[in-house]
Amino acid sequence: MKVSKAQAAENRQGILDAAARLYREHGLTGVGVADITRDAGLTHGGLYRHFENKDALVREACARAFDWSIAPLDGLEGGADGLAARVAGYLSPQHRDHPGEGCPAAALAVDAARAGSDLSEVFAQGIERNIERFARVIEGLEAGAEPSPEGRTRALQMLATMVGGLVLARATAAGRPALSDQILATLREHLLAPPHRP
Amino acid sequence: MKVSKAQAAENRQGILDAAARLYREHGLTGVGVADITRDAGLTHGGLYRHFENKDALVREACARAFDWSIAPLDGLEGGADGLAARVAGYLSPQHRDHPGEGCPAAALAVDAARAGSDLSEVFAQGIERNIERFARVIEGLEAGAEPSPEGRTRALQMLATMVGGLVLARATAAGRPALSDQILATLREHLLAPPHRP
DNA sequence: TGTACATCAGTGAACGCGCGTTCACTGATGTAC
DNA sequence: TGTACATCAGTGAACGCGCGTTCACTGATGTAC
Repeated sequence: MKVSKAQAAENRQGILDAAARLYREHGLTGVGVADITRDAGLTHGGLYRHFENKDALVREACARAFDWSIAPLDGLEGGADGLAARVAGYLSPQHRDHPGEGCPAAALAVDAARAGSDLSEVFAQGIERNIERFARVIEGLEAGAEPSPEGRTRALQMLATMVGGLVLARATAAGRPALSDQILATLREHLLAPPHRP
Repeated sequence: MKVSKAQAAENRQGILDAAARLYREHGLTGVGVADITRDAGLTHGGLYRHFENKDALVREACARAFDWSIAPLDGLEGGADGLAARVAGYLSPQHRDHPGEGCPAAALAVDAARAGSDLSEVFAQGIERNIERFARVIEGLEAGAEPSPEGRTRALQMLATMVGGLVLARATAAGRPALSDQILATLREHLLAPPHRP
């Protein structure tokens, strides 16, 4: 049966919510479109009224996941405390154990590298925005300002270490929890200790 | 038809070679057992004379990939030049573009995190060995020596940054090659510039 | 404001396809005598 | 050393299953009058 336009738009968002979460949890090839629509409270047939095919759904879901993961950086441009809390939260056991609500780069970048260039473009945009936003927070600039090359370099270093650390912590979590915890704790201390490179 | 024991052992190695390469290229869920045996010059039916099931093949192939990726660190314990070359090679466009012969952690750690604890144990062991070996090289210790906590911390930082950088570079390579190259170049400079933390 | 009807979001059965795994069979190997 | 035969690595057809996608159908929505 047909539903109202408002309900249809809500259902579409529900599908994207479910997709963004389930793809981060199980990978792009680890969850089917039927799982996603079922999670959103619908059946699989109607999916194609909203998305051309699975690839289009994946692209929109990833873009949405990046939007969500970048939004918390809003308002942090002022102080270093917000940055420290953000880094500690990123390298926390909670983030490690709940990829569905976490960083899309750490959860899906490898999958994106194996997919086509369309998805790679989505990731490039999300990662680029993350670098710029992070660089501004590090340098204490306001929202629209252009970060310096040094700030950008420092942001890239931090992001790479955070993503790599989270990936390694997740891979070892089930087999050797102590090593996984140590990876997170060590990198947390390292990234938070020096406010700037000497 | 039956083949000689030597030939059978050779075939088994050929399957592992193909699996280690194809899994790193396409992911654990992106390539089937028939693709692997075909690549090794065999048919899929005989696979189960060598491995209990796909999971067992995956575990052995990953362990083998870690062995290969750690072996080049042998003999580097002496000087810092070897370490620098290794880091530069790791963060090179060549490594980015050829995951099949590259680091299993960067290529498969996310897949391993989604699999069972058996595979996580394989990765934990491989990653732990990498950390120790790297720490020894950094500190200039001989093969059997125990690295200091500081050396271990520094090794973990470097490995996390390298893995994260390679993952980000691969995700952006198809969509924005310039960004991908910049990620590699920036991290290469950062990791090679300071021989030790002040 | 009421009525008639075209639209279309959502349903659920069906499709072709590729997956991991099984199994009867083949025939060279390697052992027992 | 020769011969007879059990072993078993490898083959290829077949299986059940879940996937992405299609499609005839339903019926509430929203528009035209």
